Amino acid sequence: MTQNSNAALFLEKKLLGSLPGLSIDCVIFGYKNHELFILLLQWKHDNMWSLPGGFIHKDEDMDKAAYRVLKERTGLDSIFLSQFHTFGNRDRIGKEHENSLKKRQLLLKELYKNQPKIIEWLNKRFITTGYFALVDINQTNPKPDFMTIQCAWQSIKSIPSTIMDHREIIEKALQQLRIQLNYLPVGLSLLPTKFTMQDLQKLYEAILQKKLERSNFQRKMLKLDVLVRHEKQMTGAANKAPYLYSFNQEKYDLLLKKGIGLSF
Amino acid sequence: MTQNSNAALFLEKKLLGSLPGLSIDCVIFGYKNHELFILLLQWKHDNMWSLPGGFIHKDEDMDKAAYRVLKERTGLDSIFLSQFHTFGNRDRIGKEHENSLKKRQLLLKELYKNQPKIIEWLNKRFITTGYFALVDINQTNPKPDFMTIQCAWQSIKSIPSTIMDHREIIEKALQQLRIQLNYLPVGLSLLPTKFTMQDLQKLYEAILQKKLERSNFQRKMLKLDVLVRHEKQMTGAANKAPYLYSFNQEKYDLLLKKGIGLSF
DNA sequence: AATTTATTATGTTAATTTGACACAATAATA
DNA sequence: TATTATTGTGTCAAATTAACATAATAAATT
Repeated sequence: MTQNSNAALFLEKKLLGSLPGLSIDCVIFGYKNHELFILLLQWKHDNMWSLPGGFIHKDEDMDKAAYRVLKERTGLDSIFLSQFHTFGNRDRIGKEHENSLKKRQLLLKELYKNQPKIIEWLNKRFITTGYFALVDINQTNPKPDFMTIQCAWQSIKSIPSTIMDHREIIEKALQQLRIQLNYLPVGLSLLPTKFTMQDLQKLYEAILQKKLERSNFQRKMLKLDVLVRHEKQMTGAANKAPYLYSFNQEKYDLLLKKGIGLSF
Repeated sequence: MTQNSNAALFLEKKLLGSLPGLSIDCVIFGYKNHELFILLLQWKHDNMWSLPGGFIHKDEDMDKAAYRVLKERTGLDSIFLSQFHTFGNRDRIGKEHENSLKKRQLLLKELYKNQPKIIEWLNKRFITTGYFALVDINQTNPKPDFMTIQCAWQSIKSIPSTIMDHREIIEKALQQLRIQLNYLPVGLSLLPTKFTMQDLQKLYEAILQKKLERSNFQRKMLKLDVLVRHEKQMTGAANKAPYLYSFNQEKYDLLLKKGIGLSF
């Protein structure tokens, strides 16, 4: 129980110093093996999965809070992060299975039985603002905290059961990622510094969820004049080795400001 | 003072029944004389202008609240409305000139001197979610309420002094309008049912803030296969009269779903 | 009634972009 | 040395674009 008491103490300070009724949830995108992944947490009380989230301190900018939450979960700062939607449906908590909702409420009552303020704080209706992050999956080392069993990258093709409306939040993030594609640094943020043209193409295919023609994709990308070609990469495969590329960050940033203008 | 008391009573019920620390602000776009306009309110206490805004009832979906606010101000329902950003900077209230902030606080204290709960409620830090609306300016009949002197359409080329960070909110709305242009029903929602090709072109020019070539614009628009041509319109001017067009709504909606895909 | 004026509808053309496919180059394997 | 899979580059017809040209026309002017 000591561990629980410590945890309770920690949470009390954190919660009562935050804005009530408001939270932040992060959809953290990574890219590996030509697939898009999202970083999710699995909770102790019911094994359900959730987005890494948190609260806004009373004297903290909301965007800063999002960066802090992200840092707490991935250890990374200076990540690309962008707000995409705020979810304010009255019944958004009710989209969860009743079973796990009850379990969590019991857990909370047990944990805070002598702290009605916290119980009250947590039982409120919450409105949450969604941010999406674009990270180089190899640079992350996510770790679970005391409320969660594990913290794992899940393919967007097989998202496990989530709490509340987190599934919906993920879908909206994906949709916004597609709509804003020409204004987001997906290439620079999701790929390692050096990458092949195939990596870049498969990334676009994963986001747009459609196949693109190889040679035409290469032509379009090179004409943007933001890629730098490096030495070839010997893959070990029985075929011609591909060149490596990286972004000229200045040119890329300039291009993003007015929109890449690609249409597929 | 009776009027003020009634107003205070009305507000008390409204405020204490709403979620604390959260508000909604609407950037209502209209289009007239080939220019974009925004509907703004001018306040009694300091003559500053603000976006029409409101609060979320405790049992109300946030999107519903936005529709309600809009209805209260314009009398219109079934308007195109879309959330675009949530503003959560710690000092967003501080962006206003200190002078008018003090004036408003004095006004509130006078109005609610026996209602500390309301004073407390209103003095909180607020986070606001911005929605933009696209309306046919001719269908609206905006009226000020008891807190405001007037309610007027202002050209985006000359926005008057606003309270708090409302100027910033307007800029962000315009930016999002541009980025999402290919996914928004700007033509259908901002124009009257029947319009000329010039109307449509000037609308795009107002949003994109650049000139477009007339004959090429016409060709691109017609090829989308969403416009219906009607009889000609005799303008009274000494020149050839233009055709009128309207949207085939079904086709237009279908097109919007996957994005119009126009690039200028 | 003929002429002028401003604006619209439509046409033309060269340059550019696109989609679809072809083919040679090449790193490892058989 | 031949085979294999994948890459870099080329080709080419079709589509699209930007820029400009021309004809149509509603009202005003003469």
